Amino acid sequence: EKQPCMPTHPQKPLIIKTGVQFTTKVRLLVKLPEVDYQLKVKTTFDKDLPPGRVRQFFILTNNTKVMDIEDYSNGCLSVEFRHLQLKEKKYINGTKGNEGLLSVTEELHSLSFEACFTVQGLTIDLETCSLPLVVISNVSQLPGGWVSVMWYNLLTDEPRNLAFFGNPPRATWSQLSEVLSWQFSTFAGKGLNKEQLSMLGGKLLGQHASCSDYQVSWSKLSKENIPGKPFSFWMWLDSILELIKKHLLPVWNENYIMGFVSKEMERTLLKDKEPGTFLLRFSESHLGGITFTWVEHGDNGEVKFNSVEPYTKNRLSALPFADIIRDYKVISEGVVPENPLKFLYPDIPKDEAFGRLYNIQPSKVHPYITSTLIPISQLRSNTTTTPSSCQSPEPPMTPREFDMLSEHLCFDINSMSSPYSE
Amino acid sequence: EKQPCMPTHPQKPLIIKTGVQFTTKVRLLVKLPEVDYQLKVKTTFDKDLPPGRVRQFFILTNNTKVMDIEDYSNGCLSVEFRHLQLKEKKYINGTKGNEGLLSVTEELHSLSFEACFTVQGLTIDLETCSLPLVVISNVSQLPGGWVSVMWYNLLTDEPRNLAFFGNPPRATWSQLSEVLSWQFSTFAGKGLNKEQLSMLGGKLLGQHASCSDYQVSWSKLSKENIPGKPFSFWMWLDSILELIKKHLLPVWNENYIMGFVSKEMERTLLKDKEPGTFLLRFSESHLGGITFTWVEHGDNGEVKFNSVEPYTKNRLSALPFADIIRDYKVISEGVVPENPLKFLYPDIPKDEAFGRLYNIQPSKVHPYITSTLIPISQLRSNTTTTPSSCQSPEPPMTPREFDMLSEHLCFDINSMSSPYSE
DNA sequence: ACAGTTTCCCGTAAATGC
DNA sequence: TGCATTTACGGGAAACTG
Repeated sequence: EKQPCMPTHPQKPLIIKTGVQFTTKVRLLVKLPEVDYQLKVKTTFDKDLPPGRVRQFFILTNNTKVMDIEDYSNGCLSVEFRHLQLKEKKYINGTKGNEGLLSVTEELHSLSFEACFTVQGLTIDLETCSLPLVVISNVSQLPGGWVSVMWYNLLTDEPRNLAFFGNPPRATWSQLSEVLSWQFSTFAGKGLNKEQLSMLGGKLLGQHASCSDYQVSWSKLSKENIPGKPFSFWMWLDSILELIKKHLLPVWNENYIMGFVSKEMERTLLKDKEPGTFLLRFSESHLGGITFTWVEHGDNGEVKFNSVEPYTKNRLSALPFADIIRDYKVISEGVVPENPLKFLYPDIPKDEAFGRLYNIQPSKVHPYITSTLIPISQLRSNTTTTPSSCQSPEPPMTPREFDMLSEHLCFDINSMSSPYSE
Repeated sequence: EKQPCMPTHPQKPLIIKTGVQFTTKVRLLVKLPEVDYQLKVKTTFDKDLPPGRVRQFFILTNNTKVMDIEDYSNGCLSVEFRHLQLKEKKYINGTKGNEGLLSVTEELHSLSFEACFTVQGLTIDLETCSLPLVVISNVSQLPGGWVSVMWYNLLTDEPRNLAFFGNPPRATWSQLSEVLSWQFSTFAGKGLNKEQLSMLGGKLLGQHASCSDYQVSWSKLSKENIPGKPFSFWMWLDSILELIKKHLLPVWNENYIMGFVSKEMERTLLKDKEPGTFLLRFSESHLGGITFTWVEHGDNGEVKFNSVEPYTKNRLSALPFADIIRDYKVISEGVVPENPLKFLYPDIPKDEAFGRLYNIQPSKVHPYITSTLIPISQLRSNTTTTPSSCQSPEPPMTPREFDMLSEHLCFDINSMSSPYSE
C-alpha cells in the first residue's frame, strides 16, 4: 500500500553518513477522493532494532510531517522529509554498539515510517520501512558500505534481513562479474568487456577463473587482503572506479583504457606490434593508479617493454591524463627528448585516438611566457658517457657529500651582501 | 587581579570561527594559602553587547567550571575552558545583526569571565573580559579578521573598544610597514627588508612612498581594491604570506625570494647581468602567485626579459618550487631543451643556491620507469620553419577544423573491432 | 601498540540573504 | 541582480577507544 523511497546519498543511496543531511520520501499508493482527510507521517531510525549487537542511530532533526490536501498532486500522495540527520545513540549502560563480529559497514539499519491517516473521524494506522541501510561516519567508509549494499542486493530478495552479514551467502563468479561490470557502466558510463572480466576473475579466483560457477565468498571479495597487498580486491577495484570517475571519464568512455590486463597478456599483445605501440592499464600494486606500457626494440633487435610509474589522483589533478599521453617524453642527456608513445594498441595513431581529448592550452595574452607541467622520464644515458652538464654537479657524490658541499657554499653566500639580506 | 588569556585559533588568536572549538584560560594572580576555598568561573560571550548593531554569539557548550584545590599548581590558580564553541544568536524580532555599516570582520566581540570566589563563607565576585575578538564563519574570512586584529593592536592601547572600526584611525607608513614585516617574520620566519618594504609602500601609497609619515587609511589597506585589480592590498599581501607558509618556506628563509620588486626595478637590476640571471618575485596581477624573470641576450645583442606564468598553490602542490627551478626548460621544436635559469641574482650559480632544497627523487626499485612532472615553456620556434613533427598535426588548422578532423577519425575507430569494445 | 572508527576542521562549492 | 555571508560536506589527518 505504501512505497518507501530511499534516502539519497549522492550517487550512493542506502548509505548514510552521520551528520550529513539526507532526504526520504514515502508515497501512498491508494487513490483517494479529494475529501476531508489528514495524513501524519513519522520517520524513525533503527525503530525496533535489538540493542546491544550493533550501533544504533536516531534522527536529530524534526521527523514528523503532516500532509494537507495541497500536497496531493499527480495522482499520488507523498511526503518528503528533507534535512534529516543521523546521530549515534549513546548508551547509558556500558553496552557498546558493534560487538566486534561485524564491521560497521556490515551493520544493516533501517528507516521506519509510521503513518496515521484520518478520514471523517476514522483513523487508520499504516507502517512500512526501508530496505537495509548502511551508516558510516566518514567518506572513507563509503566503498565498504557500497560493497555491502551490492552484495545484499545481489544475493537476497528479502526486503529487510538485517542479519544478512551474520552469515553472508556466496556468489557465483558469473553473478559477481555481472554486478562488477554494472558498477562501471553505472558510475563510469561504460561496463567491462569479456577480457577485462576474465583478468579480474583470474585475480580473484586464481586457477578457478575459467569456471563461471565457482563460488566467491564475501570475505574474499571485500575483507581479506589480496595476497601480498595491504588491501582487498574490492578496495582495489573501487579505487579504480573513483579514479575513472574523477580523472579518466572521457578516455574510459572511448574504450581507450584496456585497464585490466595481466602482465603476461600485456606482453603477448604488444610483442609483435610496431615499436611505440602502447596500452593503458591500472596499477595492481597501488590503489587508484594508471600506467602505460609500450614496446620498443633494443639495439640488437630484442623486444623491450617499458611501463611508467603509475599516475594517481594527485598527479592527474595537476595534469589531465590525455595531456600526459600527448606530452610524455623520455629525456636522455643532451638528446632531443622524444615521446615514445606512438600507437594505441593495436595500431591507432596516438593523436587520432586522443586528439580531441587534449586540453587546448589557453595561450594567454599576458606578459608572461605560459608554462605547463609535462611528464618526463629521465634516463641516465647508458650510451657513451656524455660530459655532464655544466649546470649542476650530477652526483657521483653521495647525497651526504652533496649536502656538505651545499652547506659550505651557502655559508659563503650568507656572508655576501645582497639585496635579499635584511 | 585576574589575567584572561585568549582563545586560540591555530596561529591566529583573537579570531574564532563559529562551530569550531576554541580554548581559553583565566588566571587568578593573587597568591593564596591552601585553605578551604572554592572558585567558580563562568564565561559568557558578547555579555553586554548592545543588541541590533552587530551579530551576537553565545557559547553552545558548557561554560561554567568549578575549581578545586588540586587545580592549584605552579603558584597560580587557573581555570581552562576547552571545547568551547560559538553559535550565532537568532533574533526573535526582525532585528538582524550586522546592519551594513561594518563588515563582519570589523565587528568586535568579547569573552567575559565572571568568577565567584568563596573562602570560609565569605564570597567575592570578580569580573574581567578578553581583548576584542573577531568572529568568522568560514576560513575564507580569516585574512579579513586578522588584518582587523592587526590594525586594532597597532593603533590603540584600549583593552576593549568594540566600536573601534566605527571610525578607525589612520596609521603612518612607518608604523604599518613595521607590522607588515612582522607578519612575515612571525608567519614565514623572515621579515621584509628595506627594498621590499619600499616597493610595498610605492604600491600602497603611490608617489608618497618615500614619506614615512604619510598616513594610510584602514580602507586603503584592506577595503578598497587596488586600482584595476579585484582585491585589496591586504588580500594580495596575505595571499602571498599563505603561499610562503605552505609552499615556499625554505626558499623564503634562505632569502632567495626578492618577491617585492617593481617591473622597472627588476629590469634595472637584471639588465647588466650575465644572461641566465634570474630573480623570483610575486605576481601583482593574481593572488598568491610567484614567478621568475630572467635576462637573456637576443641574436642582435639586445637585452630580453622573460617571465614565466606565475605558479600558484595548485601547481606548487604538484611540484615543489625548488624543483621547478631546477627542472624548468624551454623547448623549441627539434632542439635539445634548455634550462634558461643559470644564476640567482646577482650572480649565485643556481645549484649552489637551491641545491640543498631540491627534492631528491626517490628512485624506486619497481618494474616501473619513474616519471616526474617538469615545468616547460614551449616556444613556437620563430627561427626557420622546421618541418612539423610527424606525431601530431600541429595546428595551422583552426581548433574547429581540428575538432572536426578528430571526430571523423574517431568515427572510423568506433567502427573497428578492437579488444576495447564490449 | 594498534586497527577500526569517529571526530575535527580546512578549503571549495553551493546556498542563502540582502 | 550582485555581493557578502553562511552552510554544506569531501577528504586528509588527528583523536579516540577499546
